[in-house]
Amino acid sequence: MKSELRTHLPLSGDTAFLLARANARSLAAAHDALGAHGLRVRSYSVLALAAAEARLSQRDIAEYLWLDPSQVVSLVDDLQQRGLVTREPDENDRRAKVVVATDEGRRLHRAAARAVREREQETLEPLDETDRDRLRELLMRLAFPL
Amino acid sequence: MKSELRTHLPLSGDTAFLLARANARSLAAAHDALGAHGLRVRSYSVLALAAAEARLSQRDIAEYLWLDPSQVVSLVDDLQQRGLVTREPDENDRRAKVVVATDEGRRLHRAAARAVREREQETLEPLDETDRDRLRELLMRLAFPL
DNA sequence: GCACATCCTTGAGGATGTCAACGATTGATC
DNA sequence: GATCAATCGTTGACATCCTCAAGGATGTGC
Repeated sequence: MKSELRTHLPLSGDTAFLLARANARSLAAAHDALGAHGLRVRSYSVLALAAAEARLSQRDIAEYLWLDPSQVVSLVDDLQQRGLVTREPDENDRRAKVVVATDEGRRLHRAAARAVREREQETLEPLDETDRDRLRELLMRLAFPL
Repeated sequence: MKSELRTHLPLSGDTAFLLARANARSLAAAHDALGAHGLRVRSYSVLALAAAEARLSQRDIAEYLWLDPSQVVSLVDDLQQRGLVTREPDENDRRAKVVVATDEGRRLHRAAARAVREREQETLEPLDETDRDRLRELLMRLAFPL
């Protein structure tokens, strides 16, 4: 990068811009780590939610991952065809379908999560442990306000 | 959001996920604020860099915004057709083209930047001024490591 | 001069985002 | 308990965006 840029970074006052750029770096690292496991960031995220305890519906997943419900359909379609998740009927609402990871899905998720976390260390390398905790806490309040 | 989710958020240990979700909220707000000015987040970012002092080439812009150079081509094409930026030859490198905002481009940028910042306040509402500074500082180190 | 890298550009193909509809089901209101 | 609006999953259409590979023009190292 040009040296005069280093001393006077345009847009660096915009939290939105810094967020976007930090996210881009993080995304690239995750994408890289997931390739070997046959997952993309999106499908990994859905798989992770399916492997969670919460028994989320597709609608829940869409809201949680900030996606359109129709995108979740094709993501779950793909994971289901690969035997990684199943659609189970919601006992309380027969319109909804709960997405649950299969045993194989859980295994893949564990392996992929390990790879993502290892790679994440590189992205977070500029921050020490205290700063990382602080960042997580601040981002949590932004990501889940109220 | 389901109450049991609030108490045990999946993926909330992943800084990458929190970053992505916070960024999604921020992007949505910016997109919303920019619509009235006929800009998208991407074109606004390019315009902002063109309005900066640094006289960046398209390659610089691509790197700075984490975009493929070919995306910058069409973004600049669009802004140029609308009379907001011009492509000037780089005196030191005749391959490169410096993207510079026109007077009209600068005016639009100022108005759009104001709208973005106002809207950003809503996104940042969960954080007080000290936290915002702290967040910006942490993100800066992630976004521009070294 | 020659080989190789870099910058902009074009184009193609796939992924993603957005939106409007639809059947099935639910919840609220009368 | 009948009706009407809202919600959930799904499909399809369309625009945007990402990624990659090529090519002409220019720069850099030898």
